[in-house]
Amino acid sequence: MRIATWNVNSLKARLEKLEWWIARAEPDVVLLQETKVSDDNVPREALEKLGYAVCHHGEKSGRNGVAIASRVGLADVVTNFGQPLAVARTEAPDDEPFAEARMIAATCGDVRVVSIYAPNGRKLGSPFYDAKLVWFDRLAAWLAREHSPSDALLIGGDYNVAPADADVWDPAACHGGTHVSPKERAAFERLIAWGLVDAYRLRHTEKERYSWWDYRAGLFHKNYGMRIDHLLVTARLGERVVWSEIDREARKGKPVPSDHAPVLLDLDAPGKALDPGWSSADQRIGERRAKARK
DNA sequence: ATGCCATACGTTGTATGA
Repeated sequence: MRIATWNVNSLKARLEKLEWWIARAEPDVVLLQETKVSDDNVPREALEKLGYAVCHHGEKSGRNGVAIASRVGLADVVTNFGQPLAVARTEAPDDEPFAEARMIAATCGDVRVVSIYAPNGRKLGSPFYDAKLVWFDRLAAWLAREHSPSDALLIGGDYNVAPADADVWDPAACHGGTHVSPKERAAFERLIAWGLVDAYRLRHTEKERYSWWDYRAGLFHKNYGMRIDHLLVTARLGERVVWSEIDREARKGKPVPSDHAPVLLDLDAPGKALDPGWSSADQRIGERRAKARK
């Protein structure tokens, strides 16, 4: 079974690219983030036509939004940690600072999957940064309450955290910012300590393998990015992971790509062969930069 | 070479992203 996660940066704007990518990668389950549509405006028919059932958790505002598309079953959907989404910030409980659609879970085949979109944090010490940490607290509490490390559980999505210095293009430049701060990394490590493992790192040890690159300043072409999209799995699933990749090809070309690339894994047996585009040319970019630093 | 910011909302700009 192939499971993928992709922050598509608008499901509407990315629909054609998503259809192309589904044909390319043939995933059984796709976790989506930043759909930026309300529940009423999800392009369900297009995905159903490809054989996928869809569940979605969005906002009327057209911000955030998470979804799961599956061609191996879709059952027992839970949104927003099992609580109703507060309709306005003023109505949000203390543990839900901004009432945003950032979590949806479902059972697909024999795996419980969770699609998450962690808050950005904006700036260290800002209310948005504090809210990001509170959101990770909620995730950890929900996990402890509803699940056991012995479950066949996968939590995938845009964590907005680069777990290690090897996951950012320049640690010196990145330190002092969000995504790499000790508190954010501790929030990520807390999930690991509970009983999850980074599926990409089960199969890859390379540095400079990113899942997000800013649209601006040609940063993608210089491979200045961060690895912030992750598939975390329990040990029970980890031992079934036979392949994992970040599909850098999906960040290229026309129509306009998302600023994130999909992250994939195969359970039990390899899926469709896929060259993820970490070409020798990209290797040379890394080597040139390493030289320039010396 | 893969190519130099994009999305929604709404109106000719503003908020947001990471």
